[in-house]
Amino acid sequence: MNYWLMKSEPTTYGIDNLFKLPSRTDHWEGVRNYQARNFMRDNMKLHDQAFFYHSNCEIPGIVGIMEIVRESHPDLTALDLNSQYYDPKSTPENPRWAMVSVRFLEKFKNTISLSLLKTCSELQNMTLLKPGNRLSITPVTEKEWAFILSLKN
DNA sequence: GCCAACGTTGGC
DNA sequence: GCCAACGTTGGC
Repeated sequence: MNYWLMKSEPTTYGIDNLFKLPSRTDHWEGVRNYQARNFMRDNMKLHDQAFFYHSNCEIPGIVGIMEIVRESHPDLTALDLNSQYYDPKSTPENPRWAMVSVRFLEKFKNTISLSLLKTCSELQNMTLLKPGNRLSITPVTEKEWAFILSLKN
């Protein structure tokens, strides 16, 4: 099983949006970065788990856990003229953008903040913390995953 | 709101 | 294929 970290801006789509759905399941739509797409398309497998990360907000950090419940399939918002994620270069024959489906597993009582993560020597090689990293989807090692879970309270 | 870092676009 | 211009991300 692989582990991941997936960013979203809570003003656009936060963990509560996912939690409130009856199925607690949704598509991770709108990724428009090739490296992030490739992680979803090529490496994310059924039952992988992912941290839900809130970015560009008051306390950036990890707020909970999701499970991958459907592997890569075309992101049709790229074909939707009315979508903010519309991409004229995507076509039904060649959809270009992909997404996975995720299911809510857990919301942490407290956000595990980016500023806390940065202080942990155990995480000094974590992709999220690499200088200049802006990728919205990054891999998490099993050790990093377990360590971060130990920070929960 | 600022701005550094990075990605993408498109002329040449 | 180079690279300048531009757009986006996201912490602060």
